[in-house]
Amino acid sequence: MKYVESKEARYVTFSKRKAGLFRKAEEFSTVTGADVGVLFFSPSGKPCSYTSTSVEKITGKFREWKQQNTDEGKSSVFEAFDDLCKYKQDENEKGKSRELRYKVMYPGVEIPPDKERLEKLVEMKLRLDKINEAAKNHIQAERLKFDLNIVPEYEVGESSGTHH
Amino acid sequence: MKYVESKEARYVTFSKRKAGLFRKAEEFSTVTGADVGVLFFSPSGKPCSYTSTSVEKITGKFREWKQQNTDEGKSSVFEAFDDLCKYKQDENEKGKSRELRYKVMYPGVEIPPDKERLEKLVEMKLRLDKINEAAKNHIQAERLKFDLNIVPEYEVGESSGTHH
DNA sequence: AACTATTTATAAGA
DNA sequence: TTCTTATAAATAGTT
Repeated sequence: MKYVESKEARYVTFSKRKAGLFRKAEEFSTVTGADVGVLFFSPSGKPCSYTSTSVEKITGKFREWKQQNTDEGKSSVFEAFDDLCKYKQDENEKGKSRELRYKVMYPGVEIPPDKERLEKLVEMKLRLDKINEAAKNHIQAERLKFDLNIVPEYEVGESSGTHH
Repeated sequence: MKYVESKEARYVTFSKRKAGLFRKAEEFSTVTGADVGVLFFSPSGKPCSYTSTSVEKITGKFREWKQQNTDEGKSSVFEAFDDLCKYKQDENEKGKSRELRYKVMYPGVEIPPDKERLEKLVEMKLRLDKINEAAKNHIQAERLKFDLNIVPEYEVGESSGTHH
């Protein structure tokens, strides 16, 4: 099996096999009861997906699992929090907070998009994700049980991952 | 096609169809050149995936794309964040931070459970959850609306995404 | 795990 | 894109 060089033929193959792949995923979900996600980007860069529930549930569960199984996720919530506090202080000192707040509180008012600032927000969000995860792990460490929504069904463990 | 009730039969089906699904995904990637990810959790709760590149690349790309194309929620992450900053400051002033940090950093060392402090942690976690949600919404609010279900793949309009 | 009867997927052509 | 069809592949049931 090989990459279809001809653009026209490849488009046809893409459509046919996309349908086939999604169908297989749906059947898999139906028959086994698993939440399945199939994600890819089309050659023109547009996201395509089949998910038996939601994209967020699938990808989020994966992220969650990864963080729980990484040392990173076990770091002190307080350290991470201090880090974020410092980060925000820096942002304040740079005098950007005011404008950002304005944009948040008055989303309708026209302020031209600012790529740099959006990136800061995304970074902040990612930091918050980490802290959140660390907090969760920490609370767990305190022996408070959180339902992580990963419930074993079969006794036999499934070895995971066919990555390339 | 229906959920296989018998546990034994379902496990066999799971294995067979998992192989089939991954194979289809790989073929799809090979033939069309797309980066494909198939994600799900096995019945024993372990993540399974086939990805033509890496899980992070696939899921991250999706998250990234969504963040850049959504317009939902308009709450202020900064207000919530200030709130939590104040909360933590209070905690510091009460001189509890040191002991808490100790517990975090040396979880094995015996410090008797402290109900009050655990409650504080839980509260902090809940606040973080809220901020996290606000941050997500805010980032989304910075960009235009989209529906992950309806996206053209190739230049000429085709609908993609089959969500349930 | 292996076999096989049957169903299903799909490539090529229109 | 959809339809047809010959061929190849997937798989449910069985051993």
